[in-house]
Amino acid sequence: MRGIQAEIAASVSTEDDFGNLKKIAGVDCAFLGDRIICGVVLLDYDTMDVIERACVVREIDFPYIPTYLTFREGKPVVEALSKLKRKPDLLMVDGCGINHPRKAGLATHIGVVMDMPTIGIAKKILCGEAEKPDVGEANPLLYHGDQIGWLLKTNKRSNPIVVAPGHRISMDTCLEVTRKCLRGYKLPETTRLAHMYVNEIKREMLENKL
DNA sequence: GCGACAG
DNA sequence: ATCTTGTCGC
Repeated sequence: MRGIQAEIAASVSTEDDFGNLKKIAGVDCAFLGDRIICGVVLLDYDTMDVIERACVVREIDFPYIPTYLTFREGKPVVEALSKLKRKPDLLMVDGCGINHPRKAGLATHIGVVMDMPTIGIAKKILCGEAEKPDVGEANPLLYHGDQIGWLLKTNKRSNPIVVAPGHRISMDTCLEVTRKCLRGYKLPETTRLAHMYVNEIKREMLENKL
């Protein structure tokens, strides 16, 4: 698995490589027993209105091991993505991007494999350090002396979130795009709506006792 | 050897 | 991530 991550890291690009952002998507996963529910929400980049949603339910086939999240959620994410009729110009993933010990977080892995621009949005730091940002501000997340992402304080009441390039996007642009997706909550709409979506599906599954 | 550790 | 009620603060 480390060999695979080394290949991913060798293919990552942190250069902006995409045209005008019209459609942006967010993905997230929920768990129920031995199954994983993965959902994608496609949004209009300017209005943050929902355009389309898609999801898949799979059997969990890998445990949660820090730095190896890709091997647990990667396939379901790709499958949910492929179910979308319209494809996003950029994807925001719940997890790390290049802010990973081996520069191969879930967002980066998905970006390289699907060859699409991605941004990683995490609620906790996996590696690196950063000063606590003031409301609305972002401080660089440093690792071994290099910047690998940002610690962004999106509002007064919430703990800061971690923003980092996944693939085909720069350090500055990933922060700019993330900020444009904020609507007063801790998380950008992409990630927030994807999270609500998978929990909505999970709730329905429980009600139907499936 | 000990502690940290995305979801 | 998940379990799980009330409760403190803006």
